[in-house]
Amino acid sequence: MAEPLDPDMFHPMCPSSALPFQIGDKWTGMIVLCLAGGPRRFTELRVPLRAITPKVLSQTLRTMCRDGLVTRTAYDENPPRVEYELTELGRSLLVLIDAVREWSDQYLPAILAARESHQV
Amino acid sequence: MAEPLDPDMFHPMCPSSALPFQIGDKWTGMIVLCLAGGPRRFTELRVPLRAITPKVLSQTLRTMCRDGLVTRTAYDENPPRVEYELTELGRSLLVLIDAVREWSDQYLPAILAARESHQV
DNA sequence: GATACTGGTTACCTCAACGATACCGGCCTA
DNA sequence: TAGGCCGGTATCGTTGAGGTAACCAGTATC
Repeated sequence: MAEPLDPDMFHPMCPSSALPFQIGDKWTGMIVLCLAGGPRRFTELRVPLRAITPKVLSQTLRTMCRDGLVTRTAYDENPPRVEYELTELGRSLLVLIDAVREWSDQYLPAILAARESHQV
Repeated sequence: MAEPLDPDMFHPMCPSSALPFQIGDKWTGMIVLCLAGGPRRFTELRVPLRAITPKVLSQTLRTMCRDGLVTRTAYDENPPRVEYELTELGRSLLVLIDAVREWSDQYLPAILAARESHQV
């Protein structure tokens, strides 16, 4: 259904951490992006989000479920299979994320430059 | 130059706290909005942001200065006068804030409804 | 019997953001 | 000389998001 996720899709040194912008909790935005291409399993999500611990991932997914951003579907198989999928509501965040991305392309360098030249 | 700010412009019970979105630190987005209408003095900013303490306000403004979002101009008068003003970079955030607002009008009710119906 | 896989949970800890409160220096006015 | 205005600082305490490490149940496979 969906191609495997790029293990490097979220690079730890990515300057986007300087963005004055956050989608939900720390990992919410990245999870939305991971799910953009179709439903994913718990363990699949851990691959691109290398730094996330299972506790925080399940915590974040639970919050996103509660807010109606994702659905959780458990299949009665062995080994167990659970799939998370964006709802229409969750998918609507992609538009915002794209707006942030465009802003970032245009203005993030200016923020980094301002920090650079701001001697304390 | 600019009309006085509405002391009630940020209501403590505003459901926007449920938005899966944040501009910078806790107060950054609101400060940008306060400065949208023109330069403001330190004390002027404290009016609409009733709950902010001077420490946090000056801290946040310093960060925004560092990132090139606002400028700080101190006039040599008595009593002292210091004005904060959005830079072009800071002003560019207004576009994003507006996008968030539109998203909010359309989808925030769905989030609140999802929380409502999500019995734990 | 041991080990592995999946999808988690539990208990504990850390740290930075945020808040409360008090205070400061320079000038002006009463 | 006492107080107020302005633009902050200094000190301390709290809180909660997030991280660490270990563990668990159920099944299958070696």
